[in-house]
Amino acid sequence: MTPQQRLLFGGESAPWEEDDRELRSVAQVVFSEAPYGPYDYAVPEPLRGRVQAGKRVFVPLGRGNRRRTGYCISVQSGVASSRRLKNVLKVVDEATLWTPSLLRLAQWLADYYLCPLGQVLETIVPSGVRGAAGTRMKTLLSVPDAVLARMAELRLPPKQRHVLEYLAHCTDGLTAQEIADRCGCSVAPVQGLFKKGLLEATERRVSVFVPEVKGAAEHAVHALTDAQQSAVDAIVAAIRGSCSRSFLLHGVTGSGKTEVYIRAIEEVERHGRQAIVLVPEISLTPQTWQRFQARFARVAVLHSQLTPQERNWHWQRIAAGQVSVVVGARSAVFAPVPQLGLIVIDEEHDPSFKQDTAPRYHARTVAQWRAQQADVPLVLGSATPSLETWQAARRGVIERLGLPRRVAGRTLPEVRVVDLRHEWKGRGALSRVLVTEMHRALDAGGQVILLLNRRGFATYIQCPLCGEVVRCPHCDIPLTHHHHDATAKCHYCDHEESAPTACGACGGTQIRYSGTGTEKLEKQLAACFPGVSCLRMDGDTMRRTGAHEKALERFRRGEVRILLGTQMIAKGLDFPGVTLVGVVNADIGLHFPDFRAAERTFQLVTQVAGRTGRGEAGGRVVVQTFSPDHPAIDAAVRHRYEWFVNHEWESRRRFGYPPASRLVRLVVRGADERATERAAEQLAEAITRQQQGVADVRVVGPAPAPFPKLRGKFRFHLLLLGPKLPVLRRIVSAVRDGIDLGDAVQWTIDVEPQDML
DNA sequence: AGCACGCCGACT
DNA sequence: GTCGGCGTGCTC
Repeated sequence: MTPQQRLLFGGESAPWEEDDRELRSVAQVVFSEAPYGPYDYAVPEPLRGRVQAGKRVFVPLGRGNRRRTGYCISVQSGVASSRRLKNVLKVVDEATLWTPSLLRLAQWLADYYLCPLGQVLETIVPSGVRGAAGTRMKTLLSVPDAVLARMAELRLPPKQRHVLEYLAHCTDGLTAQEIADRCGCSVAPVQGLFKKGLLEATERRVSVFVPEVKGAAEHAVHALTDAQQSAVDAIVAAIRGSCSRSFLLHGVTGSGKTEVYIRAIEEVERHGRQAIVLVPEISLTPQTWQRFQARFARVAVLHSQLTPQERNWHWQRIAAGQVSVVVGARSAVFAPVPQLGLIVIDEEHDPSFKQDTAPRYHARTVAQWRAQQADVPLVLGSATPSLETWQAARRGVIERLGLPRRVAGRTLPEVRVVDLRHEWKGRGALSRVLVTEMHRALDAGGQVILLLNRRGFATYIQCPLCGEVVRCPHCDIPLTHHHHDATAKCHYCDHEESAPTACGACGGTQIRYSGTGTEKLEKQLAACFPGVSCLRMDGDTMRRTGAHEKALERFRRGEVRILLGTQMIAKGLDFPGVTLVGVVNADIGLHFPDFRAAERTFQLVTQVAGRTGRGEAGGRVVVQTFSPDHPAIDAAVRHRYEWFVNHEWESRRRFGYPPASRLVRLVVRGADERATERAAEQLAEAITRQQQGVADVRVVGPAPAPFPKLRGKFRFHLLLLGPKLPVLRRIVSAVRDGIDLGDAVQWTIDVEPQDML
């Protein structure tokens, strides 16, 4: 019986059928691997009450009754049914891991992103929490009340007497060893008391994790600007009115968005509720969360670098209502706060808010749903809002709060464009203009940030005799040369080989390493600015945990004068000493075969430009480009956000791309190119058949994906576009349930993909 | 995903 | 007759 049918018949069976049916308790269970379920299991008498929605259970599955851990998503007691059901074997969790509201969230996510519920549940409660990392089962001893009452009458040896007296004053139970340590004796007297029945033992899971205590940085509190004040007023009004309004806090770089979040969260805290603050993974630096730590006594931090123990410790504190602010990356949107009061998403446009494995959720979309369910406001902050958010603001779905000026009367930096087509070689990748500006900034005591969005030394390796380019055997993408370890690496998989000395095709020995990555730029800087301390930040140098933190600290202290790096230096950094930002090549990424390429480039250039001019000394920006007239670059250089989004919207509308329409992408992968293509065609036929009679749905493809081969797998994709997402989802979900593409290929569904590579 | 069932051809 | 090939379908 479906839940709908159960509702229809009120869960009762007709009286004449009652006889051969028994009343029992039925648990609905899902799995994280196929078959996903849900399946019904009977709850045997001894487990009544302990089997609950939101706990894990151990159940038999299949003809062989293989034992599997499943997730109980609901329990119905007193169900009359004659269907044969297997029994739940065991309850894994004492306490529920998923609250009813998290279960509702999970079900919604599973439906929205067409992902099995079991996988969603595992995403919402991380494995460290499920495995209770950092805790142990311990036997705790305490004095029973009955013993407490007749303690004076007891005749005991002196050590046992001492232990008992000590324990009588303890509020919590202790382990035998702890008691022995505190009473300065061995465990023998404790055992003696226990044998006499004077102590009672309880099994309890206790934390053995000791959190590292971190000092919070001092942070000066400034008076709000008028614009900040009205933004705070609007958000606070929504908090007080328990209103699920969404706000776009559209503030230029350096306009004090964080201070607005903090004031809003202070209001949330006054109501005894909790706030969730999401920031891009990359900008979740100590600098970011220390700022919250300085202003709030009870902050939890969640990010990918945490150990399972740390994660569990924070999670438990959050669930217990012991923190008022959760600062974290994408997955913190699932933080189990007991009384949600506000969600903030800083740098709302950032692509890291979309998860690229199942469930392929976007934290912004999840946050919108959660905020609405809880009747609390959502604040999306950005200097360069995504087209999605901008469009929602234009339609009035989101209220726009503008911070058009920087704080403390500072102005946006002046941007100078260097047209690389005419103004070429100064020193390597640096034009003469940029070198001159760098000298000027450094001579005046300023610091410099250089953005080059490519790691490695040389971006391609070519034989000048036959033209052969060294490519990845698994991805067919040109390999990048890494000088420090003399390797050629693929940036799309983990393939690595030693840098060739001779051409693999013709044997020529004049191999040319061309194109500039951060590693080569670092060398050029050392030659060009001898004696000036320079630091490179990219995926290669920042691999170790804490490296990021240390590097930024050195830059902050002024030990480092030039900071160069990939996009990880473009986001959120706030260093008043920076007076010059150089964009070494603004075109990287601009010609990516993705409909968001222009938007990404606009955001990156605007964001990095915003890293300068944050102090008294002002700031300048130099942007080097081969396409100074490209709308994304021209608009970023002139600080013309409105113009850019209007222009970009026109093009999305013309080509029918998001947010002008909704998009679902299907990707078919397989080791055999022909078989993969055939499977993709088969999928396309099924989609087209399913789509018959549905207006307003456009099917594009199948076509090779923009990166047609990755990690040894050929990739074909298929796009479904249309004005209504539920319609697209319905088509895909029907096809998914009725198709078998065989085991030579795998296929994935990406609802509202963030990129199409 | 795993595992049984079933409906074909090659063997003791 | 029956052993085993793997195609098909089910798992509460």
